[in-house]
Amino acid sequence: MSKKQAIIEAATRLFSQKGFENTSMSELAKLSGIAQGTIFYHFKNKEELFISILEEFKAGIIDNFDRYIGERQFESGMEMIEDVVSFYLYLAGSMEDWFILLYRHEAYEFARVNSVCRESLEAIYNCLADIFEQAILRGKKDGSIADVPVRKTALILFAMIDGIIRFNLYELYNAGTLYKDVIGACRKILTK
Amino acid sequence: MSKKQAIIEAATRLFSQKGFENTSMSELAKLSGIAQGTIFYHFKNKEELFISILEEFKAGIIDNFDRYIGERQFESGMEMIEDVVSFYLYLAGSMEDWFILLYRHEAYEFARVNSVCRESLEAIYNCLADIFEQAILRGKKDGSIADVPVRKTALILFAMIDGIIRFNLYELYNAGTLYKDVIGACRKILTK
DNA sequence: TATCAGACTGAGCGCTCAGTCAGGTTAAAA
DNA sequence: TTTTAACCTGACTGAGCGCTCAGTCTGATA
Repeated sequence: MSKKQAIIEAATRLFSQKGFENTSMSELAKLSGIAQGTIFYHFKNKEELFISILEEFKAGIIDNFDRYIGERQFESGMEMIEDVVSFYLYLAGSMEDWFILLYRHEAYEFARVNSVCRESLEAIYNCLADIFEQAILRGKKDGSIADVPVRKTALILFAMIDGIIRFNLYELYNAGTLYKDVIGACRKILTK
Repeated sequence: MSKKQAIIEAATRLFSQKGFENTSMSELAKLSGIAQGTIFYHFKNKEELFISILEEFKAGIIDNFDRYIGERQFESGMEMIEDVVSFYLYLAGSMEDWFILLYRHEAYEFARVNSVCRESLEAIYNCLADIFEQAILRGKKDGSIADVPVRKTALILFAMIDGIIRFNLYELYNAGTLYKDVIGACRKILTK
């Protein structure tokens, strides 16, 4: 693994566990076994390192969903919703460090002043919202989903999953035990 | 208003807007028009100031819901759900600074090492989850709500509202326009 | 062998920060 | 009037921060 990649991986872990401000570059250097100067050789400053991590996350999540949707055959729109929700919940677990980063406030603060950051965040959210929309549209066509407002319903489902993932990451209420019930709730919202 | 209260109010605004780490005590002193030393006279350190704010929020939100539930007559469990959700969404807007604080990661980090902080957070979340539970129980008795698992369904509703509020506070997708649809989704989850 | 570019290093600089302290002010009690 | 204690002040401190920079190392090129 290149030193640059090692820096990104260590920084992802530290930023998600301790936050941007609470992670010092000297600590990051020590943990990754790389000299402090090297970090600034690869990244202009601390903020640019953060943005790079966010861009990797963006690429990773979009790629994951593209492959999942591409490989998979869904019987109906409703089934697509169920499978996508399951996959989303699974991803949130397996990419935990990245998702915690997404729930920290820092990214949204950078997004206000940094267009690359803003675009990455938008891409991540739109990727997710769009998939819900596609599934609902398909379900409305094939009759597996009721005649609901597409965009609004997609966002509500998205917000619900988002809330569950937050509860889970923050270790509130063992939200991990709710996964089946969440899918049941989705189905209820979408049936006639 | 006492100086102590002035400090708390200015700190609430700063911590929620800029975050705990990004708010300096000298800035807080300047903004509240109070000498830096005075802040440390009233609060042992920066962290204790944060905890005091969280305790005020806890008291405030519990008080608000107690009064709302106490004053209000609900026709049925289902109506109670609808009204409580509306009130919750309203509160999240009118107590915006406090809610942003609740969505920042900082509080959960302090909670890991500080029991007062942990208890305040638990009290806030349990207050909200319990209300949903009460309403569902009542609805199951009076027949307005289907025979759903009480705790799990309460948490799913809670997570959904939580997600919507987060989207709204982070200015994603104009989530404020979804309020009516959210209540509709709640009703669908709860009807037979 | 000499030259060179790019990767890498870590001591150290300038600065900001949370927290301290010596002392001033106020107001009520003696 | 004097005493006392609570309240308040802001200049100051040392620790820790992000970042720089002069210089080393390595492997390819001439």
